[in-house]
Amino acid sequence: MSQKMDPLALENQVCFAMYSATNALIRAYRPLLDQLSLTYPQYLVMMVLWKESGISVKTLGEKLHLDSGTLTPLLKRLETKALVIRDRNKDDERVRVLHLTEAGKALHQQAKGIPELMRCKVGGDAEQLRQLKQLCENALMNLKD
Amino acid sequence: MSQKMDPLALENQVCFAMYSATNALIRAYRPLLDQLSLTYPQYLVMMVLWKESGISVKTLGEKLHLDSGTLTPLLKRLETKALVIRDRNKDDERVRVLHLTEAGKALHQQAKGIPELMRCKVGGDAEQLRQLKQLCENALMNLKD
DNA sequence: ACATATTTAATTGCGCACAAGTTAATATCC
DNA sequence: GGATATTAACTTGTGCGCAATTAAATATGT
Repeated sequence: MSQKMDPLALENQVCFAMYSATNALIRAYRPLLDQLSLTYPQYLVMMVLWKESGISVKTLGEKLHLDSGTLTPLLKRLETKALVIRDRNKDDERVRVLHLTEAGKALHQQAKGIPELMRCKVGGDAEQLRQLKQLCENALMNLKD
Repeated sequence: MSQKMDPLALENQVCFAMYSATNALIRAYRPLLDQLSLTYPQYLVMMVLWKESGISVKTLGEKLHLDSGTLTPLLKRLETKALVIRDRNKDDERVRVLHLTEAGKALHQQAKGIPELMRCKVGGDAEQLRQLKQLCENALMNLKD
């Protein structure tokens, strides 16, 4: 049977292509994020909080598609770096309310240049990037069903 | 400034879309791969070895874009499961030569149904999947440059 | 009101990814 | 041949992802 038709060949795996490209992308972010002392998942958390401070771990997890098993230790590390405060909701002691410190807010300025630098590294025109993003979002939606 | 134009908004991140979709995909593989007692990266290694046994860790790493820091412990786990033999090249004692056991080869049959089952979960027509794969491969190539 | 169920986060344990450094074998240069 | 450089794999340490479990606070039903 030819390679072209074998569903179990590496060349025919959509997921492997996405997996490899995502790993490479996160690797490419590293030298930029190192300057902010952030990992890529930490950068995602900061992006959410720059837009909307005071949300819960649950809300953050829904936005990022991550659970508390991932987020709790990550948020503790951001707290250790004095970027985030892990407060508690006074009306419901179960929920953590996440706030940025002044240092956390200030980091937004330093991050401003990152998207443009990354666009250069990934290459492709705006239309291709829009398509890639859309196809990934469709796949995610189908998998969440 | 509107969300649409803010490069630091989550909705405008190609990488986040890829990252979330890849995580979801690997999560969707899990119930299928559990039946073979494989993780997704282990499944990738097995796919390579089903095609071409007797390769080195270095060659395997080039195909999967992974280094020995990832592969060495993973291969040891596959050896513990008696799916892989970690031999040595007689002419160059530095290189590990990877072989499948009979059980490792036999697993190929059990894996045959997985690609079709996954295609259903991801959804999208053949053309969209081809495009998604191609766009990821382009991005990976640019990032490797 | 009290028992039961649900919800939110935290915890535990495992397996990646990967940077950085180590070890051992082979290749290269003089 | 012997010193030096290179190569292949291994090791160590950190930070995810995530399944599964636990703990504590709140909600619900009667």
